[in-house]
Amino acid sequence: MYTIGQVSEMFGLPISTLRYYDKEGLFPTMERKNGIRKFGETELEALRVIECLKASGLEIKDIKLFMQWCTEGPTTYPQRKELFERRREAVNEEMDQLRKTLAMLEFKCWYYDTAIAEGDEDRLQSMLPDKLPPDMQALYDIAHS
Amino acid sequence: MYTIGQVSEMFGLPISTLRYYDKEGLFPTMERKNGIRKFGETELEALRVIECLKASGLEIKDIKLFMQWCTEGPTTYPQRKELFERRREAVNEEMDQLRKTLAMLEFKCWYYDTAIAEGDEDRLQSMLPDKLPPDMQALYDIAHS
DNA sequence: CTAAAACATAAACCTAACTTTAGGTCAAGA
DNA sequence: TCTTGACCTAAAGTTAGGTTTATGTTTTAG
Repeated sequence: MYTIGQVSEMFGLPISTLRYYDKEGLFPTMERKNGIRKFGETELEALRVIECLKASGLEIKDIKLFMQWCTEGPTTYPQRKELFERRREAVNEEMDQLRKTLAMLEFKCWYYDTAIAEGDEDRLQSMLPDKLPPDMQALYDIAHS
Repeated sequence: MYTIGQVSEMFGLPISTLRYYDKEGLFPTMERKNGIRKFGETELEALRVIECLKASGLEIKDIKLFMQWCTEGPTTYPQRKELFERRREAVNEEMDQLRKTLAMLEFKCWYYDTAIAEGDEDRLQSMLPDKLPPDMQALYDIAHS
């Protein structure tokens, strides 16, 4: 069993954040002794899942719902599995979006590289997509799709 | 030249958002006629860049700075290029993070699939990393790295 | 036993990025 | 002429996800 300060160290999270998560119902079965929180293995695994679900874009109130399901035993396995599948889809979509963003950024890096090398603004300003080098045209197409 | 309503349609952005961007200084050279905003090609390209930089995680106040640089001509090419390079690095790091998140999500999907199929909570609860199937162990390792 | 460190709560505060509201201008069509 | 629709501003409101503050209690080290 760990204190809030120890868990704060272990996860690199402020104590205030752990208390906030608790207040929001993210540790529904956490025990206390004289009012003092006792983090067990259940809460540590909960925190790992919280970080994952947060990184996937899930809101705190929906993470709370998931944690409730975890207290209800195997009957909620299907809901839990579906939640993770929807999160997986959401993350895949976000990665697609980031790939487009990356294409745009790489195109812009190339653009300014060329502009700096040529020291000529006007020629670049009027550059048309079909006059780009093939690899840059590919990036341009991804970025503008 | 387009009105704010037309641009709102074209980009799928609320009019209020476009006005907000303007107020924050994201269209430093936009013209007006009788107080009415006139969006030109410069502003449309600005909006494409804004969407890209926002998707890369840049804050509005920093996007404003970039737009200022754009009004200052070729002397700011180096700053602009460096900004895009830092954004590229940030996006690459975010994609790495998302790959780990995805590994965790896929592991959890598999976990619940197996749990539902076996209908046995306790056997899974005590599952150790080195007893997982090889492909799941790989996911587990990525997710917990 | 006592002092400091670590814990606790409730409630106010914070920030970013918008959105809504209230009130006003202006151009075009019936 | 009137009224409708699209535009304008300033300022207040909203939301998520915390953080800070003020105050009080418990644990721990000497």
